[in-house]
Amino acid sequence: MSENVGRWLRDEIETAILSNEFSPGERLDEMVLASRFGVSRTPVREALMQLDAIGLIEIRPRRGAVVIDPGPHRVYEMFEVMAELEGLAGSLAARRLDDKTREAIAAAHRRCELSAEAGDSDAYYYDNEAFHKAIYAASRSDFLEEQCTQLHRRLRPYRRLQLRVRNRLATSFTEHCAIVDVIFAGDGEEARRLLRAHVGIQGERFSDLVASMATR
Amino acid sequence: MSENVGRWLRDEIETAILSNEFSPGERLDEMVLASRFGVSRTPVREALMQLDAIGLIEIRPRRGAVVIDPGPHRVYEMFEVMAELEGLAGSLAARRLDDKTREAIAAAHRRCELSAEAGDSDAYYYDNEAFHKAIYAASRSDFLEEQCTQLHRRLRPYRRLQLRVRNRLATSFTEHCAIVDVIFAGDGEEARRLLRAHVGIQGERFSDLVASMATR
DNA sequence: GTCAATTGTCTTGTATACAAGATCGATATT
DNA sequence: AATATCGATCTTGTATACAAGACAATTGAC
Repeated sequence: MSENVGRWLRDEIETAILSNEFSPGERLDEMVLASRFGVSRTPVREALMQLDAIGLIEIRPRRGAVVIDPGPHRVYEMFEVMAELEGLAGSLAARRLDDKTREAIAAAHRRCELSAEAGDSDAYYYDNEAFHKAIYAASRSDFLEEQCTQLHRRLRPYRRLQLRVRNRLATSFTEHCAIVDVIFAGDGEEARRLLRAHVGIQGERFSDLVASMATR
Repeated sequence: MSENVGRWLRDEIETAILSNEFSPGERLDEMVLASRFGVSRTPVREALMQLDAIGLIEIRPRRGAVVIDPGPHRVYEMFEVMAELEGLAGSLAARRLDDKTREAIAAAHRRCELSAEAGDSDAYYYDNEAFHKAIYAASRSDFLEEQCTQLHRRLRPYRRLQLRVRNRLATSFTEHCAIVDVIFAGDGEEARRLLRAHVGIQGERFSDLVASMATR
């Protein structure tokens, strides 16, 4: 629990939104939230203002806050940008790799291998996240790492859905192997290309996404 | 003036920060801001929470808000990400161009030409911004356009400084010409490459940036 | 004379009170 | 019966009050 209630509430509500406890389009009543968390309206409002600034909710004047519904097309656009940023992170990582970041990537990759072999979709979900974060960190660009982490958080629910589709888990791990190889080989441009392809949504994977979004 | 005071204040304070009226590291006193804008502390706090969420200021618990000082290295990282996003915008624009967006880019480009020929650095600054925004819009990706616009805003003061360095104005316009050509030719990959080079800071331009930041 | 501790003031964090606008329902009129 | 208008209630927006922590200054001791 963070030091001030406002920030704690922000994280709490953000998590609730990203875990789909508050559905897109749902209205967020300040009083309800306040009594639910046992605080007054003031810190709730501060948390909501922050979420509005981040773009997770929309506060329409005098009409309250609603959870933003990105919609399939916008989610696609977000993946498109994510792919680009991850590509940059990968290319920088390949060029700036050192012993520590190399070992961090290798360790996360090994954990992914275990989860993938076990066919444990939930475990792979977490290990996959750690793998990508290791690459962000290896880029040695604090700003890029922050941007990637933030966007990754917002896309978290959809990434999770994607892992459920047929064979995605094995495919994903195979792609990871190639990515690790080229990063360790120091080939920045190839790392960029592979990560862009790995993260991006192309072809029939878009309809998979739409389908899984409809049924969640 | 926006509908609610909080949002209005956010824009007001954000502008003040980005125009360097509030310097990096400066402490922002809630009461001072409240009386300056003739409101109570509540909307001021809400504005500050939003700016904290965006990353423009930092609110340390019980110790108040200070304007974040990115520092040369972080500004460089921001330009690096900006270059990547603009590259994506350019490549999408090249592929998705239609009559309306094509004309918008052409018009902005013509205004840049006039300012460049006149040697009017201030006018070129504005026209250049419009030119880049026309490309964001032509990408037809709302999310990407928002991300680009937001980052562009934060880098605004530094871009302005960059235009002051020797010959940058003429060089910039020359690069614009090439960019327009490849976008209009529909060459997405070349547009990406040229825009990345145009926006990114490489080699001696980094020391130019550091130098201009020190003397502002 | 210098360093540390304590007190006082200032600022932030949270709660509550009050005002203004929006939504929803009821009633009246066509 | 349907629609429009008026009003009541509920929610948000802003202000103010109060509490608690941080910083600074002054005083005392070594």
